[in-house]
Amino acid sequence: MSLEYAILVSLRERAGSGYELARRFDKSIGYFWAASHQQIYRSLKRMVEAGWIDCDEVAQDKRPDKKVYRVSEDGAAELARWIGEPATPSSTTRNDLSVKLRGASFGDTGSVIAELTRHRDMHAERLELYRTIAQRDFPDPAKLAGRELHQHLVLLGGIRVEEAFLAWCDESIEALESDRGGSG
Amino acid sequence: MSLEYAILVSLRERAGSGYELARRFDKSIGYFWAASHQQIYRSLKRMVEAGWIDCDEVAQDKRPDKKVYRVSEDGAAELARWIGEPATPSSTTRNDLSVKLRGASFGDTGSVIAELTRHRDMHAERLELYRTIAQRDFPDPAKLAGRELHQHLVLLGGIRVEEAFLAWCDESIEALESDRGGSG
DNA sequence: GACGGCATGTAACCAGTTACATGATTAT
DNA sequence: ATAATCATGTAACTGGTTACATGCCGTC
Repeated sequence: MSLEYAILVSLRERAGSGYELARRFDKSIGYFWAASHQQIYRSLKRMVEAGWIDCDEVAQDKRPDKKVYRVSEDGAAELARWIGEPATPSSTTRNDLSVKLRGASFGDTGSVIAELTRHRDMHAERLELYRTIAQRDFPDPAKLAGRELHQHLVLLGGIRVEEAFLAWCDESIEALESDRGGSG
Repeated sequence: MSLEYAILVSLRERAGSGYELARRFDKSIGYFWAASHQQIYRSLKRMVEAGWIDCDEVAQDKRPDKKVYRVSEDGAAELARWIGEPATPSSTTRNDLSVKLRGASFGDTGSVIAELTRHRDMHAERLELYRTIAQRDFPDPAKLAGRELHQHLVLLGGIRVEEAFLAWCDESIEALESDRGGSG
């Protein structure tokens, strides 16, 4: 259900169409809450019905018409309420890499090392991306306040977690390799 | 669909009933793949149909009968195949705390700080738990090999990520507080 | 003529959550 | 009595994924 709140945050930052929201969920807010265009269109429909957002149809030159959504007063109040609401006890964890590693002895250790390396590389890329965005958008982090501070902190959270994950991948690959070398 | 593989890993470690699996998914493997008893019973049913596991009905003294499941040859092969299979591009991220922080200026900053503190405390507890388990089950990590090494690495992954997350919570709470003090 | 970007959706399916349901034994 | 533990399930609902569907514009 949080997707609707993520959409509210994004639309309060700037009004936009379903398509534009789908682009934003490919990056930016989407790094912390993934969503496909199908989900977004479905949610927008519900949110209009609930009166959280309003819609203006905008005709465009040489492009299809689009529906621009903006947050209503009710929607803004609902978002503020949700932000203040305590979270559910804990977000449920589902990490298939951990399951694979835990089951490594029931498969092939080499392919688990390969899998760890693949994840390592994907997360290294993600970390690079976060760092690039941070440097581009927030070159002087000490001076930030308000909305920019919040956005920077979110990005920093991504950076901190990716750093830890990467370090762990390296540590694990090394341990698995020396275990294989030492015992096989 | 990975739940079925998590169950295969758990059943290869030790055969057990649906109820016993549900207990294991409250801890141990469940820290990295959450599942309720309803999901587990449904999956077990499918897995028997698929021939991945076999079932023995065991009568017990002063307790209800139970169905003890164990992994078949086909199931073991399927698990090995899955472990070697490259993961889907990236696990989809859904982090409502990040969404709330990003939307902090559309709600009440005080309640976002409270929310961060709540998460901080929950993750500190989780970190303590991981450390306790690590010390109890793997007191001498340098000597580990095979299955125990794998289990320890998974636990270490949890520890590394929780540490990073905690540090970020502290950093963010401090930044939000001085922003509030400095500008309001 | 084929592909990529803009723009909107529907439908079927799969996985996860919540609520409901039963019933014995053991401990407080 | 009441609650906790052992043990198994069904049913309804919600949210997410995959596949399908349409159509215009501009570029290669």
